[in-house]
Amino acid sequence: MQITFPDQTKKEFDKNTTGYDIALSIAEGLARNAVAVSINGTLADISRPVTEDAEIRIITLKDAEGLEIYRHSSAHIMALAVKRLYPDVLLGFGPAIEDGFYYDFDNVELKQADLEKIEAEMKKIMNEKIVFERHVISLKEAKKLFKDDPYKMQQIAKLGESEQLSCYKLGDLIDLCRGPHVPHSGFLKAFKLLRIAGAYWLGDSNNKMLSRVYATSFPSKKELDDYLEMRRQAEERDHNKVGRELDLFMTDKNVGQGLPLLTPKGSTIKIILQRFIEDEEIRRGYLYTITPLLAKSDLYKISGHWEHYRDGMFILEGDNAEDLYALRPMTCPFQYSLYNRTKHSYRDMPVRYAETSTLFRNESSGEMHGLIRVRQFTLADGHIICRPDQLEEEFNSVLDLINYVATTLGLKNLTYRFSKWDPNDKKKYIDNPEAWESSQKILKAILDKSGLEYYEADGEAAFYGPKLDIQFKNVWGKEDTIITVQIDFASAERFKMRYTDADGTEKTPMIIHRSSIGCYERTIATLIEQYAGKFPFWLSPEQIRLLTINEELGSYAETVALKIRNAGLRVAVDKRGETLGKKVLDAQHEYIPVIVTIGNKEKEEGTVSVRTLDGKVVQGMQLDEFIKKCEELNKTRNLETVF
RNA sequence: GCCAGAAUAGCUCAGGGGUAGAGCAACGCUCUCGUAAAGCGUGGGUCUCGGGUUCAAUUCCCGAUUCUGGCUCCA
Repeated sequence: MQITFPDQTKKEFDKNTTGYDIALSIAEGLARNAVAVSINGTLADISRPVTEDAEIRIITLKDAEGLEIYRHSSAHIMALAVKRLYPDVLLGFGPAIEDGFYYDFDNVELKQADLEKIEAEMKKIMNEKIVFERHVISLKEAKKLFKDDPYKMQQIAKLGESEQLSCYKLGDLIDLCRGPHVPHSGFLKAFKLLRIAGAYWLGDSNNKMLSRVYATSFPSKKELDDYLEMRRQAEERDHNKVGRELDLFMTDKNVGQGLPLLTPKGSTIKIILQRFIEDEEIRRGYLYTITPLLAKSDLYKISGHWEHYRDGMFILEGDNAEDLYALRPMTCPFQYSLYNRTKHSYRDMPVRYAETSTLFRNESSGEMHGLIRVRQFTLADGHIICRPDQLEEEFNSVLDLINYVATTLGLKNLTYRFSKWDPNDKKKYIDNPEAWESSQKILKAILDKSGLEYYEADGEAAFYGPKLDIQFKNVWGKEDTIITVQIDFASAERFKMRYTDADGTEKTPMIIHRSSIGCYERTIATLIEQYAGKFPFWLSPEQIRLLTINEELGSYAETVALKIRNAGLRVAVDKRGETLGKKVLDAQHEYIPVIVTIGNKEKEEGTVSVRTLDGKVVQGMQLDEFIKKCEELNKTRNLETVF
């Protein structure tokens, strides 16, 4: 038979030569490092005989697929270790994931302390060099083999149509698995079990919760150590740690879960961001509103929140038990009510409402996370009510605003998600399949035309329409939505919103729900991680710190500070009787972007000595010139502080 | 809500059945200093809260609360 290699060279082999022997014919080292073989684009074990002419690629750990196979095999090795230690264990799924792998176990109670035991057993298994044996079995045989395993039986039932199944035997562990796998357990070189978490079977909260062990493995100890060090450094940027250390926010158990308090410093950042957005939106034709933070249930019944979002709302009793109110989880129905206060001409469309809107959502107790998932937050919210023919242009104008905001903030690594509905989830979504299909088609067309790179996700839409979500990955590798733009096909009709068209008839407008900077809490969390706590000059709560050389210069420093403060800059004076080095150290630890030193020389000359966070010092700068430069940094919102 | 961890001084953490300790911070005194930590001293704790076991609990057990990672949900 003829084998074609990736470089298009061809070579003759006997029929049924294994991938391993083909690799061996190229180089001994290649055969030794081969974890699998790609036969006409399909991955198979390296020991698999090749039966006919084929294009062959030998997969090693240097290939992305190779690493994935390696980690999947690592998961099996972990499962074998667990099986040896806990013979009654039942196995769920055990896939390779982005940075490692996991396995879901049932019928066993795993604690953090058990991970060490499992790791030790895995090391034993590594040394035993147990071969991964692949067996192809019929559906009937599979049902017999796994009759005592409810999870495997469910999988088998799902795979029902395919006549042949493969399973892998690793020592005493037989697992239903498509493979491929590395040849034997001795291939595993470096691994670490990371943590235990609960995970619902098939991701459904109605199902039983299994014990999931997260772990990772690498081809070498060095790569594993590098990865763990990289994780450690990423976690050093954790907004929840840095934000508290820098005194930007705190929580208090008497206030409650998911209710962070912004300190004066954190509040300053929020206020600066808010001014930036409000000014920018007003410039772009938004009309600002201020609407109530709570309303009668009547309003939410019209909007659909009562039906689709009630679990997420804080509900309050009014004058009597039947008279229910709710804190608002969204701003939309309030702005729709405002829209309806007058008649609207087609000439006056679109109407763009914006509001700095405090919202309340009754998240489940386990969901809260620093400033990222909270029960009360402030959204830079807005609704564009427009004619259908204006939808695309308005959507694009929102994208332009978001892009401007992201660029100004220096937000990197954003991804775009086109979030669609799940037609099978009748409870979560407004039941109007045609409207869903058509609005999703419209949104997709807009996105395609805009040239934005996006991916699609089912079941992520809002209850009233599809959306574009702008996603950010936090230091834990978890994605969160920071900004969202949504098309709403339902609300205008529900609220009987109208405009008078050119022909005198009453038409129903389209609505775009949008944010510009997202909600302040989450965005600040994102920024803390993006900047690793080092906020740019224009956003820093304390922009300038004046340090005095000795205590006698205190009152002069105060007059300098006053002059700087009068220019609209945020400044503090460190008059402590500490050494200059100590004061510099403290200011650097607090990430104050500009440190100004004042000594007798500066006092006589009317100058300042300016130090930036990078350690650079500019001496003898005239005070007026310094203030001018700072004002410039504020105005341009420069991400770099250079003098 | 569920699974796994954690909670000791303002902060970071040590300790351990016989009512607590360090460093930093705070405060006081000395020093008056030129760009990443001057010296000495002082005060500061219901060991998260509520039960239980015990002669004795901060320590062991149970429950609650909050914080952390994950699942489900979500901006």
